[in-house]
Amino acid sequence: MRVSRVQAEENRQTVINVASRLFREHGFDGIGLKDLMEAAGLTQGAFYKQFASKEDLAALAASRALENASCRWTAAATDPQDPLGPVISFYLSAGHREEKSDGCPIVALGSDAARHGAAVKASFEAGIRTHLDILERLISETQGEEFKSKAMAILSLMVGALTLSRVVNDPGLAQAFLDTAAAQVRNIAAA
Amino acid sequence: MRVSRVQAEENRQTVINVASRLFREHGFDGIGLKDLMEAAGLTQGAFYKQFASKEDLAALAASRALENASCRWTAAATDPQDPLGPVISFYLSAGHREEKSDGCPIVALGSDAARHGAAVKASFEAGIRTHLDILERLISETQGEEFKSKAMAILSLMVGALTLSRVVNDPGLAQAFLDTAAAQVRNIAAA
DNA sequence: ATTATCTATAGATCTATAGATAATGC
DNA sequence: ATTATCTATAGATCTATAGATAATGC
Repeated sequence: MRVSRVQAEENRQTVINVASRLFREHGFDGIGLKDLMEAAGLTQGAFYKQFASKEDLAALAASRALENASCRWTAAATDPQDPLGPVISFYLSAGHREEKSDGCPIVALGSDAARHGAAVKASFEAGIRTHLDILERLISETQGEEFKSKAMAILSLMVGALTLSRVVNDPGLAQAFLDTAAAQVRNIAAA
Repeated sequence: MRVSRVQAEENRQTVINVASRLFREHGFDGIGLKDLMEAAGLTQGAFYKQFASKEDLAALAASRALENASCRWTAAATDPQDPLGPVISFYLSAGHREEKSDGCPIVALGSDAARHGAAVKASFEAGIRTHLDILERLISETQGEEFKSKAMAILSLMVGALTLSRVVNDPGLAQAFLDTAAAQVRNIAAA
């Protein structure tokens, strides 16, 4: 039954990756360790050799989710003429609204994370700072307080709009939140 | 053990009120019916005479929370010179950031609500439409598509900023999200 | 007679731990 | 010899239901 150290580390990473998706889909409290471990191809008993507690995994999975999200932002910004455009297009899209388990973890788990401990919040804080750094570079070539503030406002607007678009039934209203946010993000960036 | 119809209705309302606070504090999945009913001064067994299921109560409690939130917005806007000012001051404040069980339910339960059924989302949608109507009146005396869009962008910005301020450990960063959002809300309203 | 609430419980699930097993790594 | 994973289980908790109780409402 024992596997090699390399395999064990691979299993650990699989559990974190699976958890980063399943937590976003069901919430930290909405999925148990049994289902989590089974989705990773292991049994529940193997959990505690790898992680101290469910809270420990929550912090690790949050870090992983936010790292993936940051990568997506960087990967989207390919057009040097309009670097912000593709980020707006994917983040404020109907596709992203439906795509909870691979989408923005701040929106998928924000309310949950606010109730959790310092470790989970530290994961979010680090990821959010990375998001802000990326945004700042997308809206300006130079650095400065003004652009830091703009990046924070743009991230807030995007997070809020996606959240609101996900908690209403009317698809028209949901889309309107995304569309008005997209227009305002451009306004803030251009101001 | 039986109580009068009037008392039973009062008990029902107490459960909904208690749930609207405890759900915001712990999440829909973070508190059980036993604790919920005990906080309302009843036992768990009394629950199912009043409510069809926990999901049923979730929808009712969400409505109640959003109604209270709308009332707070209306009550805050007392200054005819600057009606938006007091709303910004209370919503984007450190106090509101700490005050989860009485604070904005969109921020406290948004991630959770996105995972729930049409009944919970209908509660949110109705409350959000009320919030938008209030905001629209605060930023303009006349009506029009332009102000509807502004109201949606302002609500998104405020919800996102409060969410972000609650999921980081650094109080300075948390405050910066609130402060930059306040400035940008004024920009959008004045544009 | 009806019924709001109570106590008690079914049956499922949750996190976490204990001990067995079998393969790795020295 | 060590250890990653397994099976099994403890002990707590969850939602929901059943039947008893005692007060209301006709």
